[in-house]
Amino acid sequence: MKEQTYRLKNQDSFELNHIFDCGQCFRWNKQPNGGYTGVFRQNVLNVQRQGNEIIFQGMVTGDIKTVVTDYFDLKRDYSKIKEQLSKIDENMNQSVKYGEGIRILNQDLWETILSFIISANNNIPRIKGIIERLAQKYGEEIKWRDKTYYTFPMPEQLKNVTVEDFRSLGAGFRDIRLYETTHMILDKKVDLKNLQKETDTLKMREKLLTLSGVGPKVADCILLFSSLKRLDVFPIDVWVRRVMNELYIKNPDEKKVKKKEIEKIARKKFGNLEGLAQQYLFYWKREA
DNA sequence: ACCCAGGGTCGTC
DNA sequence: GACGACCCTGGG
Repeated sequence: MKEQTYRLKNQDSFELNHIFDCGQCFRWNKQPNGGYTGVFRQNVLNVQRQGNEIIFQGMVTGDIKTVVTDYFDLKRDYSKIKEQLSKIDENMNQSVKYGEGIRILNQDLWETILSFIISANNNIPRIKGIIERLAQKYGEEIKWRDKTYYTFPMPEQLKNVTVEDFRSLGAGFRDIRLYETTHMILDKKVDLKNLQKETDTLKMREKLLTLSGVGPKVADCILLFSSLKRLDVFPIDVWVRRVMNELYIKNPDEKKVKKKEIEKIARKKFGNLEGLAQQYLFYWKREA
């Protein structure tokens, strides 16, 4: 691990606010100069824009260009995806325009699983706090520019953490779920390496659903936001339910809208790009 | 002071 | 399948 810099010129579909505030990640924090600093895997990275250049700088393990290309999903052609989505209808056209710089990060599978278990019936500031305290207590230190950062702890590092320990981080009733899932993964009841090799989205999903604290919504978030990277899932939370009802269903009692109905419409309208569609709609609705 | 909601899941009926 | 409970924090 050493300090490295990487400059990326004229990259399309890349807006810091869109990427880091669209709800997919919890460890990136905005800096006074408009850039963001975050920890992922064994890296601390700062990202900022200068004109038509994106500058990545930080303590990085391995070659920074390779790391950035993978994490920021730079090989995917988002222009093409946006073009396809825009053609679907005027709603999509607008939401894609609004979040034109969104990219779906390739986040560590294990970290994504735990983070989204924590996210259940929770709000973003609190989720971020719990994850930060977890990292501080059980992760590894990385020092950079007079500050200390902490990596997200690996399963082995949580081996001896008790339910009470999770509770004392402020995790609330999710404590037992974090504990159980950690041990299911340590005991290879769910083997993350095998899961990563699986090609069938539904099989992956079924496996994830066996984990404690992982229901349909959390499973879909893991599939979409982790290195599993399935774009053909549609996580339905309160915001997506709201926007889908407003745009396509128009039921006066939003809570009465069936999940199945939303799923059906999403699949029909957005096809195998429904995950991306969800993300543009989510960002659009939450910010606007 | 009190109520409500927040990227839901789980057990119970 | 529907319903309530669940920890905790911030905002009205």
